Amino acid sequence: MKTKSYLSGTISSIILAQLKAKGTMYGYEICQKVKDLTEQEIQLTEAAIYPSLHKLEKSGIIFSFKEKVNGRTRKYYQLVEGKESLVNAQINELIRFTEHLRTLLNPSRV
Amino acid sequence: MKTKSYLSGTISSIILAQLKAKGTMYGYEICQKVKDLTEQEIQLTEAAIYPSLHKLEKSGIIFSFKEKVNGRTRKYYQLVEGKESLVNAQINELIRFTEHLRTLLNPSRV
DNA sequence: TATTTATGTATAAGTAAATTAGGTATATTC
DNA sequence: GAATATACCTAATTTACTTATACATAAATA
Repeated sequence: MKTKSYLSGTISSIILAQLKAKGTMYGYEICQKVKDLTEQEIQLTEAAIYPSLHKLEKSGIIFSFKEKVNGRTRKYYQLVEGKESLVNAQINELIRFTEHLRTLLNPSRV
Repeated sequence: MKTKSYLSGTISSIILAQLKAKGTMYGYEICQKVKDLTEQEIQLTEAAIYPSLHKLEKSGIIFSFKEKVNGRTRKYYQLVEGKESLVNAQINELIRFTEHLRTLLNPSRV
């Protein structure tokens, strides 16, 4: 799952879903969470997630604040209030896509 | 589903799954089939599918032969015999990915 | 009869988005 | 003292999809 990339276009939705579930998270934490939830198979690299986080923040759907924890600075992210429907729309669109994909790949279909 | 592209990396697996299910198909037919199976929501454009078919053929996992039908030339594709396990592996890998994706997007998870 | 739509294959140029590769820095463990 | 884990970030490259275009025949419509 490392070599071949199906991730294209899905990263921002994955991030939004994590933030929606947990409330507040920082980049590194999201990477770890995704790895944990997928048995190490989906590895969101930092080079993939940070630009995506910055883009989402710039678009106004999430915001950030910094905090010092154990001598290291963390940058926490949260969904912007009032953007829930936008977030849900994006997540649902991807869920819908995966369902279509499942149909297309299912050998037992008509 | 037209504007945002989740398709990246999935096209070849979608093609292989169609060929596996039907046996013999031509490019245009695959595009139509995918459209039909997904309520017009996933539109494999021809500019996306032809290069992908050529690449699969070059890699030796499918082969083609031409036939004239109703005055027009069709180029049929078929899976190469003995490549079944390779085909299945590729399809299963994507199925596996969609399952991971479902987990990541599911708001009701732990 | 002329135009549009459907069928059918194909490529070039542009673009988006990830990957590869690199950089900085602190804390902890061996 | 070195390696690993934590934590952030970006530039350059590459991949591969999209947009746009081209060619060609058949059928439907105006």
